[in-house]
Amino acid sequence: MSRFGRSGPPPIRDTYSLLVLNITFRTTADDLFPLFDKYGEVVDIYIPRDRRTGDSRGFAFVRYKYEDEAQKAVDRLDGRLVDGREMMVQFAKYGPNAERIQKGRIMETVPKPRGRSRSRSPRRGYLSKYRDDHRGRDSRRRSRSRSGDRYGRDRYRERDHHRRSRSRSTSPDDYKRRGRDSFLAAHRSPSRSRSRSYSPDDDRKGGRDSLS
DNA sequence: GTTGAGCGTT
Repeated sequence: MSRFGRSGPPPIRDTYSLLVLNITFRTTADDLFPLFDKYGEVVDIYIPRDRRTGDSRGFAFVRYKYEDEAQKAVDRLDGRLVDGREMMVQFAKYGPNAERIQKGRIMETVPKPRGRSRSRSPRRGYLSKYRDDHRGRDSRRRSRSRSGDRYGRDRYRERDHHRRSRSRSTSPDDYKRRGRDSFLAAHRSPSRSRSRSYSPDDDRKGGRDSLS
């Protein structure tokens, strides 16, 4: 999905992608387009969003047509205050500027599928010198900002309302607690005490295709 | 409604 409504991403073989970081979560491609378009020919702008919520992830990809324009945009728009946040513009590892980079690994020569395609012997001999370029991305985690998911809420749901300890009931604290419960039960609005509501949608029978 | 290192889709 692109802002330009094309049926897919434009050919990246002639485009230079820029990675825009540190933008606000509310910034859309429409907001970035006029900024980047002033410094060059913007081919496409794409903002990855969350599959579930559809919310922005806080970064965008801007594709320029020429490298000099992209470089100028990086130099001019890097650190630009957008919506109260300084966005960081840098070259993305995608497109012609990273034509030799795939999956974080530098491909010096194009893979030529010859007759011995079965041989998957990883000859790391000549690749050892390229290890310097391999940055420490292994420890990079996809932990998003919403990494604070704690679903351990209802761990122990033990109710001791039926538990009557004769020897312990003499405690005045117990009387006070029961009195509060009684007060809460009496104060509870009857309209709110609906246990369950039958919904006809719940009785769907044909919808078996669960979209992932 | 919040958050803040990073690298992407029809």
